[in-house]
Amino acid sequence: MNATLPPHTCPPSCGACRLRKTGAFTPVKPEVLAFIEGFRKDTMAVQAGGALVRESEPNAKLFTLYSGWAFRYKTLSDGRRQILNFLLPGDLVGLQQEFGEVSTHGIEALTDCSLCVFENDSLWALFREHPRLGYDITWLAAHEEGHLDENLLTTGRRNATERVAMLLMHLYRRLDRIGLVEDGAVAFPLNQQHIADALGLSLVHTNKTLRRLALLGLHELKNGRLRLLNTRALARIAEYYDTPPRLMPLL
Amino acid sequence: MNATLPPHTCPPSCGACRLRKTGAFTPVKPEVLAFIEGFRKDTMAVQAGGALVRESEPNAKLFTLYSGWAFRYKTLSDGRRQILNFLLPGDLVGLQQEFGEVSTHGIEALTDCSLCVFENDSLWALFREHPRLGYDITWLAAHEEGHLDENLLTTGRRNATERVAMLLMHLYRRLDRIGLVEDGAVAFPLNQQHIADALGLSLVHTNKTLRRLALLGLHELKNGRLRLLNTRALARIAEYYDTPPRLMPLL
DNA sequence: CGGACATTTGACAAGCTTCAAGAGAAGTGG
DNA sequence: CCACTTCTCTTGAAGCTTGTCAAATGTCCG
Repeated sequence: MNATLPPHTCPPSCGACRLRKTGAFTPVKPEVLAFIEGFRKDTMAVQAGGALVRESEPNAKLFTLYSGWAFRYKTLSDGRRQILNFLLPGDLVGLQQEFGEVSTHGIEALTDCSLCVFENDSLWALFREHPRLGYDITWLAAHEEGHLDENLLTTGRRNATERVAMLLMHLYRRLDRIGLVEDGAVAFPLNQQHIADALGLSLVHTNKTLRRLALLGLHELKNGRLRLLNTRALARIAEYYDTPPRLMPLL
Repeated sequence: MNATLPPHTCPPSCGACRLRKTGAFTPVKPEVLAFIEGFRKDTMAVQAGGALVRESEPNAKLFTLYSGWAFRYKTLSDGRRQILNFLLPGDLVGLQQEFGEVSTHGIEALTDCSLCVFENDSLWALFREHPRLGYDITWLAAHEEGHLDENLLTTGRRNATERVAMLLMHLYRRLDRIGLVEDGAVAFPLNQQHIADALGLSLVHTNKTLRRLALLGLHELKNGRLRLLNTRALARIAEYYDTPPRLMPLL
């Protein structure tokens, strides 16, 4: 039966986790892996466009995105939407909700997604029984905060060209880390409305900016795949200084 | 000798902590308080305008802001600056740095500040010995992330008027929680450049927007104090939905 | 082929930034 | 106590980046 599963669903055992084989995550001892597998209460699949968390949902689940893309967002009453950050495989999601945070944000699947869902109420037990994992979770929270800092600088102080360059560089690098670059290109499921909403720009202006960068030969975006053709120029425009890859915890 | 200390320096014992008497923070048992006091390695004072953390500092300290205001910021090479968030008494600061995050951000004192400084390397020990405090720290990280989400929505999708209304409301509410409202007004040490940098606006446009809101009778800002004169209108403009006050952990 | 949706372009409007300069306020030194 | 400097706030004017409106083109799919 296993042979009939879609290629990217969560494996039944964490020992078979594709992500742990990428070398992007900190290795864990077998007993810790077993604990994590016990902490995982379910796996789940969500179709592209579906909601992982609804914007007003009070007690959402905690989960790790195993495959696919998603994004966190907030909206204003008249429909203006801001994408807060993109979620890629390996990201732990829902900490804020878990902690009863008021800040309502929704999470939507950008592609078909597979998730490892964790027990709603046992986070505290995890901290008690495996402080190391608790520490790791805090690390992840701090790391995501770093992404938000960068996004805030982008929407607050960069112009349209710099914003687009930043987005392309940032996503490409993150995908590279987890082994999703193939033949110098990555799957890129965002449409221009997503990019606009992430960067705080209008759709039309996003299109024109994207077009300009492509004409300058800085990137190529077709058939749902992104290729960076002039990384140096993009990095200079965005003032994107590469962060030395470091291992991240994975739950 | 104690009598000569400035009124807002950190007391020698956490038992005398002003913040814990505000009712804004979760009460802790005496033994936990003793542990926290042991975890605290030093106290520190920084003058207004001084740097709590320099923007490129590799291994900054972890600390709690005891009194005064500060702000986290990032800058681009040509000087454009984005203020990421404001730090008020009770805020735990430096988690990102502690975790060796690359994201360089500076922290600057807006007023004279007093800090409780924690041991640089013992955060892991804290998680191991007092998982509950580890859990609390994660809560704080998630909470700060909620503020960043809100700021991102603000700079990305709100117009100038909405941004200013948001800032005034948000800061006022936070100050109210920790008992810093006096006679319906709060100390407000930001100048217009700070507001502009926090909201992603130019100084001039910030001034004009602020002026317009004041003329409409929504707020009053003089002698370094802020008074909200029409909270309902400000809340409506900003779409600021009050979050029921909840107790926060305090280290 | 028709319908739904994403991308692309042009034209125009508007919000915001930049430039410039004056008015207050606050601190400094003679 | 008063010039002098410095900093912040304020205001007007002009220009540019970005947003809005409208419509054509392309693409996918039933």
